[in-house]
Amino acid sequence: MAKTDVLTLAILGILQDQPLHGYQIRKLLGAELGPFRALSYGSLYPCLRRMVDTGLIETAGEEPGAATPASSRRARIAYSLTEAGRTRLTEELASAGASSWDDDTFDVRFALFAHTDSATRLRILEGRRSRLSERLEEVSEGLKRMHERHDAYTAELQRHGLERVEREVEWLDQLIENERSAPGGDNPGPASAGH
Amino acid sequence: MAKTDVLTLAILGILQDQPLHGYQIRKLLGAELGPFRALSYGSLYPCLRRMVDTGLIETAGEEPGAATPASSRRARIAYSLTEAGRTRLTEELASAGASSWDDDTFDVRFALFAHTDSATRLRILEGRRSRLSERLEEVSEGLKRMHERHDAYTAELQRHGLERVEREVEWLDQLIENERSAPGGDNPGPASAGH
DNA sequence: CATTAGTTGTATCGCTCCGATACATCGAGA
DNA sequence: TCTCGATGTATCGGAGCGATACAACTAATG
Repeated sequence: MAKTDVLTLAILGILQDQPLHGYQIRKLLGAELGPFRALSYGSLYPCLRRMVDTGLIETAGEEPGAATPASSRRARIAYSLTEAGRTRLTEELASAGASSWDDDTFDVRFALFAHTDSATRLRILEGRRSRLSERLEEVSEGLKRMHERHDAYTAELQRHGLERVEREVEWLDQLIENERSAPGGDNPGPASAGH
Repeated sequence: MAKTDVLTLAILGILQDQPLHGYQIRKLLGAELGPFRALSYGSLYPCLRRMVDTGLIETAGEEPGAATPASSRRARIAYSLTEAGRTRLTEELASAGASSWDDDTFDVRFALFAHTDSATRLRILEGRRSRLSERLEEVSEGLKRMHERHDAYTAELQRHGLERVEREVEWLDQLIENERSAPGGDNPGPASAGH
């Protein structure tokens, strides 16, 4: 099975509901994933081309001299999933590969949870959790050793990073608990975890 | 004034105390900035070469056939700041350019706070804070609009992202407050902000 | 004593990504 | 009308990353 990078996966995901233009893809993806992880045209268009080349998506360009005779409409290219693309997405959604809990992949996988079955959701959440646990230990140990080599600001940076990871683990615990108690539920959990 | 990218700044910072090998730079930088922001050799060595070319650092290679005659010691290259490099670092530390509060730059700038004067520290912290405030508003508004287009998981992702930013703002507020009350202090603040 | 495994160490290749930029059309409001 | 902002496609140069190769020192394990 050919491997699918994050961007490709995200595009497959957003195209499954409706065909979109490049511009719309960028905008929608930006809205879904937040202002973090901006997606630039410099990566979007090459990726779209790659996907067309490998047959995952196809273009449905609006031909210039069509309905209205005199209007030379601007080139607008709508991308839609091919059968192969839909298959690939399904495969990818069902298989929670180890990379699913990587920092940059997890967000996209999570955004696609509505299209993922409960067992896979759970596996991904737990994988991510254990990944963060490792990091937690790693950082705390580094922090302990840091007391020897002074510099309060560097230590504070580590401390804050540690806290951030701890928060994310708590968040995951909430989600996991809810997933276990309501495997079929559409809702990710109690409306608010903290605050 | 030539612009200095993040990686260059980080290397300047870590070399100011003692000369180091490429390997040690990577390791130390990794320890200071945490397991996030890994630094790969694929970017480190090219950057070191760039810095040598522009005269910011210089190499002090240990010559092979030196002290012990028969031992052909392995090539080990120690990098140290030149006068130009030290000047550049000082300039950069004094001027809190607008890019100082970018996501990927702020960490490095913060790690160098021990070598930064209080006024600049404050300006950077406040710049970062206002940057995050903008983002806060941006995300909250996106979240409000998100209720119209269902998908609980996508919304939850945004909600969690929002919370993370809120946390960071609180953290910054702590640091700013402390910086104001003790401008000369070595300590970033009360040992623990939350928990 | 020999083999193995892990750490220190330098370096490159291919690919992807990003920021900036260019160009063009359309709708709304000054 | 004229301008501004949104929509839309596209590329270029540079920088980053992951993987990988090579090499020597060092500790433990058999």
